Amino acid sequence: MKVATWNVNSVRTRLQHVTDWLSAHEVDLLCLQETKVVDADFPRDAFTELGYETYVYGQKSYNGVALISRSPLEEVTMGFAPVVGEAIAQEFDDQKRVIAATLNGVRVVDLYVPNGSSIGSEKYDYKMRWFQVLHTYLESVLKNQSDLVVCGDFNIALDDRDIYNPEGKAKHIMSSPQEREVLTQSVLDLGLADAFRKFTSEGGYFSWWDYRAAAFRRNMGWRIDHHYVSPSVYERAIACTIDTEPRKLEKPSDHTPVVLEIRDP
DNA sequence: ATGGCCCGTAATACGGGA
Repeated sequence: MKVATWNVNSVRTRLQHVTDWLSAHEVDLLCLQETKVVDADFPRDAFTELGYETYVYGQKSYNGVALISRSPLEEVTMGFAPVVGEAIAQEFDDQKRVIAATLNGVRVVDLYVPNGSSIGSEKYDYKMRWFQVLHTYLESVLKNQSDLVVCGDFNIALDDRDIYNPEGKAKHIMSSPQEREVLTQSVLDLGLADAFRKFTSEGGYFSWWDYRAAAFRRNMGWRIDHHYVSPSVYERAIACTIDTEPRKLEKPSDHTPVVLEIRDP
């Protein structure tokens, strides 16, 4: 089974790119981030026509996540609240950044991690606190689910191989030691591993390039879109690849899809 | 060295992204 993640930076603006890509690749599950549309206006029909089921958790203008699936999903949950409770989730579920579901026995959590703006800012503080809630959420999920994929736009490059030019980036948003630490503590320390690194150890592979400064042409990118998987899924993983083709199109998203392939158990 | 572009909303600017 193939589980893809793609921050599309507006699903309505990128609709043709996404449907073309799905037609060509036929993944089992596509996890979208930054759909930027309320649920009532989500372009469901385009996916229905391709034979995909659509599950959305959106908001006006900002954020928004969605699951696009070949077959119906089980136990779809929106936000942190169903897992950590309203009291803890309240402050964070205003922003639609979390949707989860089960497919073929694998729990898949689709995340759009807060960007954080700049180190020390209010939004940065929000990002750090958001990870504490994520930790609580994933810890709870793992209590009754051994097959887990946590994928999405993490807005953090885990190590220096994941940045085109890491020098001087310690104070840069997405690559500070504090952000790497909170990602490690909240996700990796639960026993989840970056599936991409099972197959590729060298640097220079990226999933996001700034729109400015011809960053894509110059391959000045970052690998910030990841699949963190439990040991059982890590063992079953047979490929994890970044498809740079959609980033070459006219009016692309600044992110490109990453595809995890898992063999049957 | 700096900043550079693109999104939606609303409006012909601005907040936000990363």
